Amino acid sequence: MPELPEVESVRLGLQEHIRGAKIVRALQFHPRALSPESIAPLAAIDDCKITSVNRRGKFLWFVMDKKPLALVAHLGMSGQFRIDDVGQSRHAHCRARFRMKQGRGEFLLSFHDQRTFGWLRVDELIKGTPASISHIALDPFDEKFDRKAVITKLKGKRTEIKRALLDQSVMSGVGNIYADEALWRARIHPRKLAEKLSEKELATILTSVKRVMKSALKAGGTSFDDLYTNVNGESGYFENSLEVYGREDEDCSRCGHLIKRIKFTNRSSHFCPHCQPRR
DNA sequence: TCGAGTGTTATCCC
DNA sequence: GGGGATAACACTCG
Repeated sequence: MPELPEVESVRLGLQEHIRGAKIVRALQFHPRALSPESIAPLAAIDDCKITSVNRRGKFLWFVMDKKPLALVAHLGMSGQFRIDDVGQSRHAHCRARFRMKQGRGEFLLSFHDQRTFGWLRVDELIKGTPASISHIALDPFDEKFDRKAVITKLKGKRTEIKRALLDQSVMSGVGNIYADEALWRARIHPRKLAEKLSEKELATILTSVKRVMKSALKAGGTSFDDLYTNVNGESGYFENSLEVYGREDEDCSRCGHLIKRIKFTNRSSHFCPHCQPRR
């Protein structure tokens, strides 16, 4: 479920709650919680202090004071972090847990994941980025994001624009929901070929991507609970502000025509056939 | 009982 | 070999 805005909400929550805290003890409860690419077991970060929580696209990483090590996290479709009191019983979906120390107090940082597509991994930091995510492109909120370069890259894609938007090596952070939302805003049919779009159209799409994710992020920031950071539908997505995703057969808010759902690339795409003509 | 729905990646194919 | 397409991964809900 989580796309960039949800992951950023989680990052902000984590940053607030755990920056400066020390990991007393890391425990793994589920075999899939640790990515096979991890260079060490979770216990390798025992006694490390978390100096910051960073993000690129949908990937999060905790920077440790013990130099080049980082704990990388991907929420997959159902991952979430929670802050619990010491002694709190373990939730059925808790896949890993960190006993944390902040000043004189202690608390638990739990990683929950119902569907276990999310993972944690200990990784090496190279120039500030975990080695294993070097293939992930910058996201539109990165200060080094190069709009022009991304437009050029999209222009060179011999595939449908929606596929290209989901390609995390072109630009990261966009998932199925916000791809549909951005294309609706830009009035572009999801199956149009990227290489056939004009630079202006591609620029409009990029602007729409950023705007739609920005407003989702803004909404996400307001529904935060003090004690935990939730990325589930109930607090992560703002269904009221979604214009096309999950709104098959409802009226397009712009023109009143019915929103259509089509399947390609093994998932659903939602669009307005009137506002977003195929040609 | 079974399909839908989420993101990433291994692996196939051209 | 590069890039695009597809299926697999696990689980819950309707």
